[in-house]
Amino acid sequence: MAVTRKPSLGRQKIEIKRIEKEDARQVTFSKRRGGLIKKAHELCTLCSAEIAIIVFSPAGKPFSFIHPETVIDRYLSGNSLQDNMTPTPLISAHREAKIRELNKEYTEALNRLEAEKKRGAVLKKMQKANKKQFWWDPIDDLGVHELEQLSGAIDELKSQVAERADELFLSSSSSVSFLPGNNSSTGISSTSHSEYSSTTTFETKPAIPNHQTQTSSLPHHGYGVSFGSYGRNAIY
Amino acid sequence: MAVTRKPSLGRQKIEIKRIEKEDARQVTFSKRRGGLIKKAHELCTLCSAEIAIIVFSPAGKPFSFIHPETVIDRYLSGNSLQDNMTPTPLISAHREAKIRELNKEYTEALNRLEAEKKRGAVLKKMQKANKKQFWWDPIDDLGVHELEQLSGAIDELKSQVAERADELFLSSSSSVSFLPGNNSSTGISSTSHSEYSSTTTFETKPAIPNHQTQTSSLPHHGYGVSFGSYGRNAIY
DNA sequence: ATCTATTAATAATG
DNA sequence: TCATTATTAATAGAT
Repeated sequence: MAVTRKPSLGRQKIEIKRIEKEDARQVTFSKRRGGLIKKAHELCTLCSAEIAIIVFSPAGKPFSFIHPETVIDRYLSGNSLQDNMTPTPLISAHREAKIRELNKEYTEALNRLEAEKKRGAVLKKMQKANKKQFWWDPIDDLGVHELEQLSGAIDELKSQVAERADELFLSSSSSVSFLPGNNSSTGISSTSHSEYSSTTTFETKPAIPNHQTQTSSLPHHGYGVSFGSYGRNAIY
Repeated sequence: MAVTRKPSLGRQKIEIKRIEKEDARQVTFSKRRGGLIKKAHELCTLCSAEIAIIVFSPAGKPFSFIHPETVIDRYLSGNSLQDNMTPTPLISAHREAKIRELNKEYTEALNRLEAEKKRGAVLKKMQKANKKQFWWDPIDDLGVHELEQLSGAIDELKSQVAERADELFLSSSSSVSFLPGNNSSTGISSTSHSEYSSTTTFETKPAIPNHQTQTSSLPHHGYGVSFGSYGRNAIY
């Protein structure tokens, strides 16, 4: 009889070494990438820190979490603090503003999710308001080339949103739609790595000083962790 | 008498909001920074991902974890794949991709909201006294070229969402707080000494001439989370 | 994508 | 900052 089987073995300890199994690696990548971003977000919020995280999947897809867009610039230009005289001619302020907006929306959505989740739990006991919280969750992928269709997609999104927003609760036909993707070729290619030749007006600073400080045993490259040390316990 | 008291309360749940207490914030910053870096390292190792993390403490001190130092470079040049051949007019394109990605994420976030909602549907029904939620079907691909249109669509979306958000959150207060204002300057300065990893022989630069102090003055907001991808569910 | 069982991270303390 | 410990949070494995 035996029905006493564990539904799952639960989390098992794993060795920190490259996961060879393609699938497992993919899954782990997604999960952990999300976790990493979430942590970054929390750190930003809790400590008012500024963070930029750029992750490239082994397949070359970029993911990032950039708190102030300027973090990277500052880093490259060596301005750990301000000196925003060279804010970011890198891109049009206009676009930046839009990104900001989207970010905000995104955050709001997530706030709501969290709140809703919490509310559900609390409702069991009693109805109670909860506070805002931020959290992040993984998501991924998206096609990149069909810029043409994109506009249409946005329109559709818009319609759907309006529709749903209106209905609110009625039907729930979750139809997943697929687009015959043809992505691939991103055409992204580019520059030589040696220079941070920004195509922009931004003054390119050589940047990225290096010094090897291998801390561990990475098969391929080394990774470095740097700290700035000024004061002792003064400013952190 | 004998106090069979627990030596410690152990970890307690905390709200993810700025820690006002200077000390606590500092401690938390240190701990979490370490945790973040560790996670990054693991992700690099487990999945052969390339990661760059730059963190500025509120006081402006830089910390970083850069796996292949070329990560940032690639990021800036938009060269998520490899090689270098193109001049790099891609920065803006990259930026565009970001927007698209953000859109995608936003959608996903809301999808999750939906899922969560479903889960708690029973409770809600039972409760059903108040709020309604909105949600919509998963929309697959998003992207944009016409930022104008995107913006418009998002604006609308935003309105819908914001409306609900206000409804739901009006009861919660989220006061933004400032630093007590006395962190000032320390003038401590001194050099920075940072090490960056590099797999390549790069031109090193002194870098990060920071000095300074003053801290934050303003609470920043707006986070950016972006994803890029070339394939749909293809490569990750 | 979900669900658990476990491990890992960490808030509170000393 | 380092060490300890009770809890919470992240997540490996399986569905």
